[in-house]
Amino acid sequence: MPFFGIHCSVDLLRRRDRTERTVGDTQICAFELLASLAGKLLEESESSASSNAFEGRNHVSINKDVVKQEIQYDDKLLKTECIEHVSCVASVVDSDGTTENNDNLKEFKHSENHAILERTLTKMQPAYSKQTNLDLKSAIRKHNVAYESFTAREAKGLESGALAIANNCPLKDPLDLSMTFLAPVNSHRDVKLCNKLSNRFKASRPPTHIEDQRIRKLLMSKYWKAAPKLKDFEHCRADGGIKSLHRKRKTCYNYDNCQNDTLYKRMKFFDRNLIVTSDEVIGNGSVSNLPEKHVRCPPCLQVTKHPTSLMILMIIWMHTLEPGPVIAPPPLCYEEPPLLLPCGAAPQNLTSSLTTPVLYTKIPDATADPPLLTNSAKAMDSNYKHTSSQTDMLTDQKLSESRALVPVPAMNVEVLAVVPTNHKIRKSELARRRTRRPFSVSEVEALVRAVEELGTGRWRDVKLQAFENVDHRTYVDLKDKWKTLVHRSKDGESRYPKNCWTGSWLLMLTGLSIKQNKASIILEVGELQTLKLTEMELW
DNA sequence: TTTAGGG
DNA sequence: CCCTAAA
Repeated sequence: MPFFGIHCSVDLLRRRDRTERTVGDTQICAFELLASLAGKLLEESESSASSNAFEGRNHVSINKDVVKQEIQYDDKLLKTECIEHVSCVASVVDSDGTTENNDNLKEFKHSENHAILERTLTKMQPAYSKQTNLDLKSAIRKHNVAYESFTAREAKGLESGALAIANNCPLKDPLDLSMTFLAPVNSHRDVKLCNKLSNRFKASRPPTHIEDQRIRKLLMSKYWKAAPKLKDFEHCRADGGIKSLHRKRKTCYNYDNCQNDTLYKRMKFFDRNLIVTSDEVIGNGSVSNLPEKHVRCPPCLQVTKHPTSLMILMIIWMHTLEPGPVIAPPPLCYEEPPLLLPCGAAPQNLTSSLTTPVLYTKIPDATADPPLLTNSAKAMDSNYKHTSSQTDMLTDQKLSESRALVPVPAMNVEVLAVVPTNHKIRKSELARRRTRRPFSVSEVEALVRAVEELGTGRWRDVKLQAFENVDHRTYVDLKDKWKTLVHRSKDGESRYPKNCWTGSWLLMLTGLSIKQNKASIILEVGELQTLKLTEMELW
């Protein structure tokens, strides 16, 4: 199942635009905007873009899955162009949302948009001339459709993105910008096979030749190519995706499916409710009776400056967890420690701790200062150590010297005092698998930031940068966590890519990032139905 | 040891 | 998380 890069998509869009208009106006609008975006990028990059992208439409079937276009802008141009691109992206998202009977939820007062725009530009004043701001403003207004229909979140994403650009510095999290638009949109027409587009993390990395190679390699690797496997694809088509998805999930979660199936369902449930274009909403035929909580960000999101979509995912995942019954602590002394915790015990302990507001407020670094990655991880690490099971304490002698940032009940000290230094226990502890210690939000955040900065494949560096003093997180753990995060985002109801359908074709805007004066856009085109050679030749 | 990937 | 091949 071939996927086509930006060149192809531009071609497709333009040709379709000329030849047929069988889809709705809204979709046309979306495509036109997207085409203009892609075309603009294409035109500007044609002179310099590497030729390893598309060379001819006859070669589509053997080309790479994804072509990443990266265009170098000079400072000023970037400021204008990026805003334009953002507007474009937003418009695509919104237009599609409109077709999903979503007008009510999408309504965000023009005046508010305007206020945000003005505020953004005002904040940019110190850094740039009025003329620059005027350019920006006109650029944004050029895409008035998008501008007018921004949601609050989208507009704020634009604001933060524009500010970052204005300050001539890389976005704290470049993905924030794109994901701000992309994340909250889902579609009942989503197809699981599209979920392989997890390369958003790659999008923010410095675009070098080596990086391209790495990206390409990754895209060809198992992570990214899961969906296009013909077999899976056929399952998708035959069973509406259920079979394939189930099998994938089963594979991914075979280890701890006793919990994760439940977690997955909960996450899915929450997701369906949070995302306003979900099946459920549409199925009800009305959005007016949607409880407010369904469209409100979890309160925990308010404590971070730039929650990445991944963070959001994890937060949603944990707060959607029911606290569950309080598990009585085991006896302080026993001859043999339990070999296994009750299923879900440790995670529930942890997550119920995380949902306790007082714990959040007592972890300053984890909430107020995300850039202090190691400290964040440390804080959560300490937090974890004081809220985890006693079985865990038995195995972790370093607990006594833990860097506590939360008040430690005196009992814990006593507990430690009575921990028997029984070699037999130690041995059995070593023999069994480690206690499962779910990653906290801060840890995930630290991991994501580190990987964004260092890239995958450098887990030792990731460990040293973000988890140096977190002894129980090995670089293998981090690698594994990243793997699960990628899988989760892939299987997790496809919340990232915004897909547009037209006829039997599927256009996916999978990423937009701006970092270090370079803009990257990733588009993919893949077939929704069986690709016919004749269709392909028409291009 | 570190990376990568299956279990 | 575990295990291990491969680098």
